[in-house]
Amino acid sequence: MTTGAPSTPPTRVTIRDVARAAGVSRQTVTRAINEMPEISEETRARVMRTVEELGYRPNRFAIDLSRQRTHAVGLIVGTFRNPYYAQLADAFVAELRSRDWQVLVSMASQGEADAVRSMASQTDAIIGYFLEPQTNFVPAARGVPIVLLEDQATMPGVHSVELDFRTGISDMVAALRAKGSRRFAMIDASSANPKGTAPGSPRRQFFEAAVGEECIVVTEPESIAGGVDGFRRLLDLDPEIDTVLAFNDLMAMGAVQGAHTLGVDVPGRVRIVGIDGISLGEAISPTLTTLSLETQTVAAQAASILAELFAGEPMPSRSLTRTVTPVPLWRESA
Amino acid sequence: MTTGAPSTPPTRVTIRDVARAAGVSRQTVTRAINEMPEISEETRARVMRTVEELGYRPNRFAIDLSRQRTHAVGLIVGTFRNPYYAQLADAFVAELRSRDWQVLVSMASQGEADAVRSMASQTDAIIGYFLEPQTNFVPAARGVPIVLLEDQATMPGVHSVELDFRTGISDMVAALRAKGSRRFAMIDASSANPKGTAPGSPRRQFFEAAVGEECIVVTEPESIAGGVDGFRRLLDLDPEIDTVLAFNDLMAMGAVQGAHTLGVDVPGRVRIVGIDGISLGEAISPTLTTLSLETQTVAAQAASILAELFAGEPMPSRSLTRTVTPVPLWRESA
DNA sequence: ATATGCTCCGTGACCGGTCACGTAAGCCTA
DNA sequence: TAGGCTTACGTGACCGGTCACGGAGCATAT
Repeated sequence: MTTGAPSTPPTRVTIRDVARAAGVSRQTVTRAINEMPEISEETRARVMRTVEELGYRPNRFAIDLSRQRTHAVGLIVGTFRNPYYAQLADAFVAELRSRDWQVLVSMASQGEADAVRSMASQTDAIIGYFLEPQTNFVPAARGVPIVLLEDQATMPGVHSVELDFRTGISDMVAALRAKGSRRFAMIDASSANPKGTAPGSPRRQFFEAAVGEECIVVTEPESIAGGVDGFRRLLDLDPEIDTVLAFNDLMAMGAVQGAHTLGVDVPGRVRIVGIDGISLGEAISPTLTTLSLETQTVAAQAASILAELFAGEPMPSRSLTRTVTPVPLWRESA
Repeated sequence: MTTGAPSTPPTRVTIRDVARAAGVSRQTVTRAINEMPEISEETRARVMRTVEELGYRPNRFAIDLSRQRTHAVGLIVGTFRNPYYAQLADAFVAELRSRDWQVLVSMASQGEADAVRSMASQTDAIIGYFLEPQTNFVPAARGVPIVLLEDQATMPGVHSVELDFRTGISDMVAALRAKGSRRFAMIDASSANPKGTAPGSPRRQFFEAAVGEECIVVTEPESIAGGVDGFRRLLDLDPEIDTVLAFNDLMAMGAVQGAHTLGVDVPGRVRIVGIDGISLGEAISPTLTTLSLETQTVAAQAASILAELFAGEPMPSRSLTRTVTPVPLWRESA
């Protein structure tokens, strides 16, 4: 005998069980639970008591199936090991939860198209920070709207919250100039531009445009170690540099550490600036000056796009766009 | 007229549409899609082609509803702003996604019971790191199993992945002694023990037990600033201390920063050790020595509990427990 | 007395899949 | 050529909710 005696089948408590126990119909139970009208207070109380006694809890799948709505959005980022993404996720969860949406998270480690595909089958929308070209992963969504972070939407059904790096970086550079910066340099991220052979990341391009003159740039892996190495290389290439912008805070923190081990004073001898605005930037000495990407605002804007998307019945065919301008966050390193 | 002309209703492509278009029955479509037997290769190909043409994608909710299983677990943490939680989430998403489970995340900012309640209605299980006493939030789960992180399960239906701080901390202290540490001190977290008036966090208790003799402890808020202040206070209280353990890496990084601004050499004059093992510990100078909480292992163990929970039909009534032993991660600060 | 209105509650169909069956066609054997 | 077996496919019920109805019961108006 392979299977033992029929042990208690773990049958779920359904709305019918509650209805039977309370001596009412299913619909009445629904009315009680969902606080709908057309039910007497007395009956509602009795039903709710039964619900409590039986430990009934509604099945989300049945609800979504019959209501034809999911109220879940998927968030896809590269990794939470970069605190910026984590902070972004934090802001999203807070923002969306306050609007009574659920957030499913996934990481694109095994390919962005895969992540999108698996999200698309269970969410109403996908928010994400992607590296691959849009044509790679957008079709995988099969019609589920996508909100791109920090990138520009170029396909139908794709929306975006863009970052105005042009303004942000140029403001930052101007302020640095006012503080005395003359020779600028940058540590760019090699992973930031897998899309083609363009001259570096957009951040780099806007930086070069803002600086106006020649400025040296090195490219390193997007990590703390990359920042350490990048700073060293930069100083080798030109010992006269007095200001270094890093692709992100992680790399900037590496740069600060590199400066420390080289005995280079920050910000006395060299100013170091990051991009992101992670709170961890306060954990180092000197604390990190950075171009804050305003995760709260980005999250709120993305949420407002979602709200607009699902408000009108006829799904807007036009791409919805919001723009957030990064703001310098002055701490000690610059 | 309030509603305009009936625009194209966004009707979803269902399995019936595919069946009709391919000239077969629903069941045959199912067979084709799910790679079931009892279907000819020819028919399967034709159906799949139709699926492609119509852009059909199966509805996860209908599937889960009829198959009677969910595939979703909820993860609840305090905030992703603490990189440790973010790293934990990262490990979980990776681990659970590889097992084809979906991860819903939520934060307990608006009360742990609330977070649990909203999770419970849509997941098969809840994994979380909680601060309140279990009696506060466990009932809100309404029978959905909970896996506690770092805490001991004391209620039925609650399971746990515990951390053997006794061993981990005592190993760490022993190793520090071998390196010459004599006067130990600790910066505890005030938020870590809201449950009662016990003498500090478990980490502190095991630390005091391991040190064996009197050692001074200050309590600070769980933040970078708390670490800075804590270090300062500690040095005020006893200038002779040579080793400081912080409640977590965030506070330890603050302590390192505090030492830096006070001109105290780390680790030459004072060794500083954190608890968590976040990768950001590498971003500071000196890099942070810490007791690693092994997020990967914790995630894997929690997943194995879930697997066990849902493998056997009769849900085990006993609490399932795994234990992970933290391991010292030697970097530069100690 | 019937008509009208309101409150409260129940019934059947449906959401989009899956499962347990049933059945027709083709092949082989006796 | 009847019987049995296999293969390929279709049908009705069901998962657990929701929605659009319909109807009973009672009070008030006519």
